Amino acid sequence: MGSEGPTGDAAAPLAERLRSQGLRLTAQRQRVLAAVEALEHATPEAIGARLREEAGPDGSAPDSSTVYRNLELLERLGLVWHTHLGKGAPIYHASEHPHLHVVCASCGGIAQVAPDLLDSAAERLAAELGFTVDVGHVALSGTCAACRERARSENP
Amino acid sequence: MGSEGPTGDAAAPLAERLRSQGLRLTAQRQRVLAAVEALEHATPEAIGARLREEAGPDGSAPDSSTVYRNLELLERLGLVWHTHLGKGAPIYHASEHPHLHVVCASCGGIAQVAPDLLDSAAERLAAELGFTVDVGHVALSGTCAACRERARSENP
DNA sequence: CTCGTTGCAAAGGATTTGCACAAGT
DNA sequence: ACTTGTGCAAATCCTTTGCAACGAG
Repeated sequence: MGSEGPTGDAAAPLAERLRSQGLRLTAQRQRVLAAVEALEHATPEAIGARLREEAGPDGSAPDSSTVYRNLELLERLGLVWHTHLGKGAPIYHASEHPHLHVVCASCGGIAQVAPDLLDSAAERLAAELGFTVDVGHVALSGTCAACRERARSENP
Repeated sequence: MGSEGPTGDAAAPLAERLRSQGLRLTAQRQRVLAAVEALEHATPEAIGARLREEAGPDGSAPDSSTVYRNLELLERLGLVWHTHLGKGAPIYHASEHPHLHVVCASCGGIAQVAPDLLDSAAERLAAELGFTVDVGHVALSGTCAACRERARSENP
């Protein structure tokens, strides 16, 4: 079958995307991308921390400014996405398709949901307001089952 | 008719809610609440700015730390709500019912939508994950009609 | 060799916090 | 009077920026 199927997109090497824009492939960029993929949802800080761990006591990890710059770049290249979950902590993820995230306000837990959850809402907004929803940046907040359960038992 | 109808909730004076918790009614609290009501959606900074304007060159406005502390308090009292629109900028609003906000990522414009927009999505999440969506904190981001139009003409 | 990249350090903006004084009740 | 609330200033947190040295193509 085709060597350029739809799934090949995100799997395509970082190198090619960089090349096509006259940008350079550096070890730092590969490491940042790898970290985003490894940690499913991570803040820039968490990514920095991870890189520091990986590097070990002797090796050197990318500077935090480099992490920020590269996250921005990787997003422009379409290799990662970021979402705001609430209070100042964007999380980055590397899935191939835009996800929809739900966050528990109590425990901070994150779950991913199929993006079609909002299809009907998106259609209504498009029809009524001409507003195009960017599903990838949406995070719904609320309470997860576990926390709801706990709240109930503590607050009878 | 009952003197404690469901609509009387948000209209109930700030004073009573404070009293019932042993808290005090201060000029600052009244001003902060008034500002949130006046500015439909405002960041803590905008609220502070507004209070400074209102005070005029001679009068004194509440300190920003007081604004933050009181916004938090008013939210605990159920008189205001806050929503995160994306990058670190919480907005406060004082409507009686939770609203749903949509934000344009280009122009920053905010529109309010009826909360029932997400009813079906909320039901699905409840059924499938046991997750309770807090509609009041949800902000959908995307592109408004005007910005979409502009983007089209600039990028043919 | 040339120009994009990185690290370091310093600048910034937005909240938060500790405290002594001022103000509600 | 007693206790909560406020202003002020310092402390944080997270992110961005300027610049000289470094390294990929």
